[in-house]
Amino acid sequence: MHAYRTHHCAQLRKDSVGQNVRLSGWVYRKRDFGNLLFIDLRDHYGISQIVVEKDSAAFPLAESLRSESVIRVDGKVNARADDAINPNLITGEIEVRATAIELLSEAADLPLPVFGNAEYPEEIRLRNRFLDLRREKLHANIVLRSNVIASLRRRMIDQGFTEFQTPILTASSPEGARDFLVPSRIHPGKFYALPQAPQMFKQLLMVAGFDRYFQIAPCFRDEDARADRSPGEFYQLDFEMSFVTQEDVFAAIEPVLYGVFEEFSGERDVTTPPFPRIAYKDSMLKYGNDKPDLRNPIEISDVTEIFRGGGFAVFAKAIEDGSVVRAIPAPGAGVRARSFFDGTNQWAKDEGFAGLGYINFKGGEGGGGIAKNLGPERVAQIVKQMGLGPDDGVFFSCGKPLEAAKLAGLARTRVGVELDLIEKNTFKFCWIVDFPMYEFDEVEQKVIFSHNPFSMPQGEMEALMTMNPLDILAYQYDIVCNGIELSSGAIRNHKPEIMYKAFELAGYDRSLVDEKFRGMINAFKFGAPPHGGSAPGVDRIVMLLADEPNIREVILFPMNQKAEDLMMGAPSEVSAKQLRELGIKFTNDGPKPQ
RNA sequence: GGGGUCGUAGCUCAAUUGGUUAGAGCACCGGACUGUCGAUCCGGAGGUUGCGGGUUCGACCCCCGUCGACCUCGCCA
Repeated sequence: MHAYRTHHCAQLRKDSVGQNVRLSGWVYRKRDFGNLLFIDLRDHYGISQIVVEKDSAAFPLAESLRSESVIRVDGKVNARADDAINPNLITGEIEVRATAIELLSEAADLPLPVFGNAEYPEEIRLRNRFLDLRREKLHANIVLRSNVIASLRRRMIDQGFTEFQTPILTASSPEGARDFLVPSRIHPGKFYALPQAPQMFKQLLMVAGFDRYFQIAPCFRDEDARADRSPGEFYQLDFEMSFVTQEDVFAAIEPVLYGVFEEFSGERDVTTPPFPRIAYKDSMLKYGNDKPDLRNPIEISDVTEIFRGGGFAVFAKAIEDGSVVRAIPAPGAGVRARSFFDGTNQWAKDEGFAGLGYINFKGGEGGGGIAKNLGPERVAQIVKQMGLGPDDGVFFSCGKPLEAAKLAGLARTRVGVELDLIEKNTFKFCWIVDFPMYEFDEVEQKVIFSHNPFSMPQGEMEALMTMNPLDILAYQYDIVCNGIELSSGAIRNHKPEIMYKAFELAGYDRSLVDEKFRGMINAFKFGAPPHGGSAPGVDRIVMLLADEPNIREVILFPMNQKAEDLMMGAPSEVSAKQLRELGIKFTNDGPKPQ
């Protein structure tokens, strides 16, 4: 007989009755009747019930067992009596009558119970992650993650992509997020950087003629955490393709994403390809951001012209100063109590905005200060333009275009949630396309890249030469699912001359581009194919599929919000010897080892 | 760095809003029990109410400071 097991804990069925078997696992739950006791024995695969009777040699040990100890059980498979069958257990028709039990590893008092699905403080969970990972939900999430990654890989390979590994120790990049730096021992004073993304490498792979590359790529960025953004590191399904247009990229990845979501979504619906394409400009107007949650049916309207020169002086005056008015419909909310509207206004103020005006319609009659001051004619125009019903409400966000859009977007989400309008059990995908190539930085008072400097501007060189930079669009796109940005991608700029010109418009001269992007720009001088790609975030895909609002629920060993690994004790101090080898010395101004 | 929420037993939460010995469930220890699957029943142990100061006859509760966790803004080409 095998040293530890003949079967795993989800394997035995009625047809095994009578067999002598050996199982190993953790004591999940024990029910002790004095002269008879039950143990739910758990392993990765499932649970089997062990019965130990008074006359069994294993009884004294079984009585003393504590939860989460690891044991090996020898016994005989028994059919359960009809009234003792547990339909919630795969193995519920049988049980194993123990003849011998060996304690393989004893568990101390648990800081965190494995049984049950109560919630526990993040800190305790992270400190005892190995216990937390035994728990049903987290264990299942991690298995889901593995299955999703396996499926992504299989689907990419089926689409003709080839997986390559790109370097982890690489060069710091001048733009983008903060780098994680690794000091060089051989070159004191110099540093490697961990890749924020394998961006340049994947483009070089295209130049090298590999045509279709992908990688489940670890990416490192030294930025602060959020619920959907773990600090430090994350994984992307990074891919790149040669000789493609934007539509070719969409056509290649849509079936992969659709396939994976369809495979793991259970009862939930998934947008069928082709996913809707929404221009950045339209998304900002209709949804108030560039990552719309299309489960929310509310669409924002621009009603600036209706308020221009109207009787509601606050807005009319703001419009003269360059503000716009965006209207957010609240279907059926007109008959709600005044507190609904005032509460929403207060919420907007708490968020740091000037406020959120409203009209509440009751039987077609508009109520509130704005309706009164604006007059029935203009109110009727709003109703007509927005197609409002007789008992709808409508909120108004007034401000400079970006500010107004932002508040309108937040209000759209809030109203959608408050009125319970968000469609459930569905994954709604869309592409956001036609991002602007540049934007104006109010603080620095200069033109900057709004997204990715390596994107090809629409209209290429001619656009760069002739257009106002702020009007130039890029072949730059995001894929969004349920309001979560899964990835951004682009058709890349593969022509050195256009690259120099694009950087010039953002204030970088030729020598700086040569210096910072030497590897890539040099390669483009020796025959580069037109190419493009994207990089959907793996962690976020799993979050969506696992229906988890927090990214730590789908990561094996996540760090806390302060970027610490409480279990391993990272980051940690290093020895004086290590520092000496690296030529690193702390000064009084800098951080000191404590 | 700013804002918000929170911090009471190993864990999840109470404590009639400033009142006398800070309670309950889970976990732990002991006892009873032969069909449970959140077993049940009886008993026990377990607390500097995050920490420091203040107000008060009296503070888990109010005030000030501080530490920590999470959420969020900044940041994330």
